[in-house]
Amino acid sequence: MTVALEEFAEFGYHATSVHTIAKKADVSKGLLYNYFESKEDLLKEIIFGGLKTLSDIFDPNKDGILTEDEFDFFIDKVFDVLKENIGIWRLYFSLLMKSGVKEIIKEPMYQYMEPFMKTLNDYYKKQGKKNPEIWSVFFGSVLDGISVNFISEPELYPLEKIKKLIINVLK
Amino acid sequence: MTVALEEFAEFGYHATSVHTIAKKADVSKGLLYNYFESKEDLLKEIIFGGLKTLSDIFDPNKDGILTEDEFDFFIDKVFDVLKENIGIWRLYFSLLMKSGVKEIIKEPMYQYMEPFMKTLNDYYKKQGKKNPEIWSVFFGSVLDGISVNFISEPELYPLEKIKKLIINVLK
Amino acid sequence: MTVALEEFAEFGYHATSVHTIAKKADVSKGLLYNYFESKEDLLKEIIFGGLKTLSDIFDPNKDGILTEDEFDFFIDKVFDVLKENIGIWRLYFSLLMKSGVKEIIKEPMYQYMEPFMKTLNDYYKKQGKKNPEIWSVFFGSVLDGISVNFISEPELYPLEKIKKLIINVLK
Amino acid sequence: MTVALEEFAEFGYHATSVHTIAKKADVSKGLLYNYFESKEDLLKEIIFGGLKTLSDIFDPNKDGILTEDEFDFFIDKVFDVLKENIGIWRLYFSLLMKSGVKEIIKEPMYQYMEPFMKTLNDYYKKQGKKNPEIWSVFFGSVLDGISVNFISEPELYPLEKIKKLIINVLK
DNA sequence: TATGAATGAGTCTTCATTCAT
DNA sequence: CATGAATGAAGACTCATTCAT
Repeated sequence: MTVALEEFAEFGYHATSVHTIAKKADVSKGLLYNYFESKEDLLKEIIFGGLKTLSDIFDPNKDGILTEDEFDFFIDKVFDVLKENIGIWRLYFSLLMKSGVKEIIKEPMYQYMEPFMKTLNDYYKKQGKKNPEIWSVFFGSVLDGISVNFISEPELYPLEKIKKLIINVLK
Repeated sequence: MTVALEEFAEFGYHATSVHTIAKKADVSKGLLYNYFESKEDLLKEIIFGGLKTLSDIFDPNKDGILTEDEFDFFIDKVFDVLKENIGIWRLYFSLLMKSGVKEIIKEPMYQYMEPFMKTLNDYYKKQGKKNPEIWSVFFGSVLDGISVNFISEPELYPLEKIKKLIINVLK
Repeated sequence: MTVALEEFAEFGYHATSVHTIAKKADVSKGLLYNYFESKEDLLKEIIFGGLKTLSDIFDPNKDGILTEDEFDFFIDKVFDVLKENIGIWRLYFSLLMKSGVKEIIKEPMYQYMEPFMKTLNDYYKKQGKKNPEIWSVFFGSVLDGISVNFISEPELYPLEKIKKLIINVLK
Repeated sequence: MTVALEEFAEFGYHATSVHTIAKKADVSKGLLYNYFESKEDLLKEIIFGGLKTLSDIFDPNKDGILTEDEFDFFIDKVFDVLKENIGIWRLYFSLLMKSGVKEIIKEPMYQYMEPFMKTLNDYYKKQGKKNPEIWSVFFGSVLDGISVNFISEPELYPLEKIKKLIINVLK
């Protein structure tokens, strides 16, 4: 799965052959098919597995309340997670556009994001914003945008300074 | 090329066959290969053609100066361009992650974006921001994020309200 | 299709590979798939094509009436058809038992056999048999039995003498 | 072997996988290969075992003489055996056409059939037929034909009425 | 006696590309 | 300028068979 993740993220789902994965993983194709029903199944397992890992790492405060102090910490945490799981995020974003695969991902992604968005909604409401939902959507889009750009070139992107800007502007 | 763009954007480069493109374009495969050296060549032509088209449509004020009044108009324009060329943008974003294609796109993409970024840089400098470049980068990321989300589900995304928020927050 | 028929008849549908067929037919696998959607489609085309050929050759008297004189001629004709199309009959009988393929064959086979059985029914009724349908079924079974045996070893089976016996016993 | 027989008879030799057989027999593939050298060996064991079983059940009167009274009983017995061992017969008939397997089956099949055919030969000689061997062959073919049809659709075939017809016509 | 993880050759099928016409 | 028949390499997947335990 690690190998497959790398290859999928690097070359895309279709451009990666099962043969390649098996070879790089030093495993026979047959064995691969003992554990995964199909190439698509392998993809699903990676995505769901990744999502699981992320949600384990990134379980929001059980209280579902976000204070201003936590907001800063939150921003930090989000991008730490991003940095540590750059492969899976690259895969995720590369799949996001493709119809067919998109459908597989979207639903669990939403489920994973939901508590986070709810917390955010409450936060912006508490901050006295008129349209907290729009602020949440905006916040999500901003995170996506930064992620896409950061993922594209992790070493060039001025992540730390951008973090400060986010806190400045979106808190 | 139009047909190919649609198919590539919808199903991805690999999942789209030359056969399909030729058929939908009501053209023989042979003829297609008279005009394009390969499937990859066709992709490149689309990308560069698309970039050309976009830069024709979306040429920023030649004076390179952005006033506060123009900022609003600017936001509108950006997303109008996005809406009108959703196919090309979807293609771009879907290719953005793939190594190999990424390299092809990135450079002209930057070139195309450059005057726009410069204008923005000047704008934020004029606004008295300490780190105008970071603001520009941030602005770019925000635009990317919104684009990715909007493109994914154009009819669900609250684009108009988000526009207002941008103007509110990033002007 | 001729090659495929031979191979299918000789080794069976599953034991024959598309590769083999293409090679023996001196044709690329790709071309084969230009004309037939799948291996199964190829099988169907052969069967239906064979059935068509047979029903062209063996169209019963349009009047649908069988006289005693015609009966003799009929027996001759039936086995002539069998001899001339031994390949397809061998294929047919080899497929008859397999569930899955059986279903594909059975219906068109019945359709093809129907006018023949009807004529036979009328014949036995005219001959004063109490259960003409049973006689027809019996006749059909006898023909199948002889066919199976004859097909198995065409050069050993005493077809001519058996013919006389049939006329003797079943007229 | 019972499971394998069922599967082979239902889906054919090639379409049945060792995996399926092992699973349905609630046995590991490894153990299966402790008892049978190969899938083909398993097939052979079934065939020979089946032949043995049949010849045990269906041993003709040791005296080798068939009276007219016994003929009726004989017909009954033949089809009883068929009914009770429908799986094996289906397998036999499905293999009968395949070269390679055919050769394996034919010889023991003949051996098994021989005393029966001899008895029949004597019977027809006693009945004053000019060509008793042809009558025997014919009888064999008729039995094959009825078997093939009956096996194909046991519940639809009018076996009892056909039996009476046989006795009527072939005694 | 029993398991099932592991293998890899082989299966059907697709598809970018060529080329005679 | 245009066709589409033809190719063959490559792809996903299956399955009989082996072997360490």
